[in-house]
Amino acid sequence: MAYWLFKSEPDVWGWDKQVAKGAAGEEWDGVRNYQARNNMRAMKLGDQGFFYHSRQGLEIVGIVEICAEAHPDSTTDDPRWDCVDIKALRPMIKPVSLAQIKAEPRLAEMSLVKSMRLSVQPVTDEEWTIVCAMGDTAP
DNA sequence: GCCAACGTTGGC
DNA sequence: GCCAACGTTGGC
Repeated sequence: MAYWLFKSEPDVWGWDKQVAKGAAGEEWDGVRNYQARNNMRAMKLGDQGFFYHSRQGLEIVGIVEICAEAHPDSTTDDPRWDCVDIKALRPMIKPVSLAQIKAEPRLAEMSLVKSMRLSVQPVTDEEWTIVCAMGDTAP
């Protein structure tokens, strides 16, 4: 299983809204960046990801699961853009802030630190384990 | 709200 | 195919 990270501004689409969608999940639409799209195309059913609040919050607040693999983004007719569906799995017991991640030497290579602007990122197994531990949350 | 970083666009 | 201009992202 692979791990990922999804960024969203909480006032546009936050963790609470994602949770409210329940098991049905929601399209992760609106991505207009090739690298982010390619990451979504690589996702498999059952892969998990961190849900990160950008701009406001600046912390990982929960864990989501891919519940539909890449399909055309319903918010555009442009065939270039695909998206996946994700559903909330569980919240972080303790949210893990960007500052904490930057302060952890073992996470120095994380995309969140290295590729700040990429909105859908891969997370390594090791990074996943470390961040879950920092958040007192089961991996 | 500012602005640096970065991706995309389009003229040549 | 280069690169300047432009738009967007996101931390601060």
